[in-house]
Amino acid sequence: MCIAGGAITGFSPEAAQPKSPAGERTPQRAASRHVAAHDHLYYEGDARDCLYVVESGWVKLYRTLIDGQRQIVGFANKGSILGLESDVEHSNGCEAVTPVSVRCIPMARVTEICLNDGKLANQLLRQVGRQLGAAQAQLAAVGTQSAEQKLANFLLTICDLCDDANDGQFDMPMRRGDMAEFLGLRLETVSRKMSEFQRRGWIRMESLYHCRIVRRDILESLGEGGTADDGPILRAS
Amino acid sequence: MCIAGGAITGFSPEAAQPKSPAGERTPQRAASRHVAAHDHLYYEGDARDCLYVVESGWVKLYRTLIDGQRQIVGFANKGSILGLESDVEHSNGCEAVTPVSVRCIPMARVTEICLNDGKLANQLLRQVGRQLGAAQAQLAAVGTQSAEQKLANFLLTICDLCDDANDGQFDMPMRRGDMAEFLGLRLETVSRKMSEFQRRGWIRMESLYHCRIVRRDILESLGEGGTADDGPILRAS
DNA sequence: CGCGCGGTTGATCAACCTCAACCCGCGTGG
DNA sequence: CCACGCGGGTTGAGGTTGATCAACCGCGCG
Repeated sequence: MCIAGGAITGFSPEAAQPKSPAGERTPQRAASRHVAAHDHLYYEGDARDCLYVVESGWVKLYRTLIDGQRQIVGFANKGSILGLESDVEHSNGCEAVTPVSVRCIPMARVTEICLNDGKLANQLLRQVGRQLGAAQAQLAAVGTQSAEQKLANFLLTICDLCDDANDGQFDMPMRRGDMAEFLGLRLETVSRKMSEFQRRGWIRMESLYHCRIVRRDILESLGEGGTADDGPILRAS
Repeated sequence: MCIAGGAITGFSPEAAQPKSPAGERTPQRAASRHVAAHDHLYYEGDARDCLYVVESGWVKLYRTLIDGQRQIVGFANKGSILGLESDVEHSNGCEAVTPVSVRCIPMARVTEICLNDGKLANQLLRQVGRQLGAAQAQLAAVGTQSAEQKLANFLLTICDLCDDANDGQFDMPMRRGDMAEFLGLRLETVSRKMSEFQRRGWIRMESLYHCRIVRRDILESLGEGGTADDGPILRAS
């Protein structure tokens, strides 16, 4: 789902001189940074002078194509490392979906890690590997699945990723448009399908950003491409 | 385009005991392996006991979804490293498109590299990063572009990747179906669009698997989302 | 010769997009 | 206080793209 889990440990706060990467919000001393919801952590094309480890909150990573279309290539929360896909410039933009705090790791320190701390380097390599796998999985989903399948799988993934409240209820902090850009759909389509899922009783939206999965079984079969056997449409229009 | 270029150097033939990973074609002594076109290098779910570096030929990497649909997540040729996205099992299948030769690097050696050779570890990390970036780019393409854009960009990318014959002619060893599975289309759609490109004079198929780009400018503008100004349709039906 | 594989082409159809109206909650300013 | 606008979401009508189903072609091969 391109929603890479898998925390990485070992980047202790020590070391990592602030280094103040060009502008805005110089970190205190422990190279940590907070950004408000809908603010950018960095833009496409910005110099990549450090990697970030998400400590709390959700961010979205996206690309803008030449014609202005956008694709969200991943959401990330606690434990994810940001910036590994880039070389000297960030090839993704990164925007906070919720309030977010991240730890900065100057690139100099990263190469230093590779040179000296093999254990950590190996761990880092596995993290990128996981991200690559996640990206490929999402590619497969976007390339082959129907709107219904995409949405069903998306809801299930987000649900499973929110370790809090695990009885099928969860916060889904992204907007409809974000989901659409992630799934390769239009926001109207997402909205329609969400409504449909709810009408049929598969899910229940307690609020716009809080969802409860009622019929996980059906969503799962739907996500796998099975037909949902056209369960009853509650209060059919 | 998920067609990761960027050769990696430094994996010299020495070391790397054959180790003969379960069955078929035990490599000579220098941990090198040859596979015929349309044979598999490995399948989804196979144990990942080594990484491979492509020495010559083209392979395709794909995933199969639960409902049997397939998505090609990347093509790879000379210099690419295969298997980095996986953990203990290969999460992609890998099939030779043309005859292929690869060099095997036992996983033990990979971790050893991380522990001892920081220089190489760093290089490895960058390779995965590139692959991740490529996967994200492809995700963006599949998620947002029209069939026409996808195909135009695809042709251009393949062309640029074939360092041989660089005057717009190139071998395109994959089948129509492969392109379709890569671009998130159906093979009929690919076929139709290819025919259309040719009718309009943008490209010329010398043979089924050899293409010459005639109007690179138009393909480029098309790929960026611009309309091709509806150039003349040669021999309109 | 017949068959199978890969590709092309045509007709039809449905999924999804597009455009547009509308709703609701909220913050702002008169 | 209310009017207003705005952002985000929902819903509807209609159009287009690309999928589906099916026929057909050319070629290589047993």
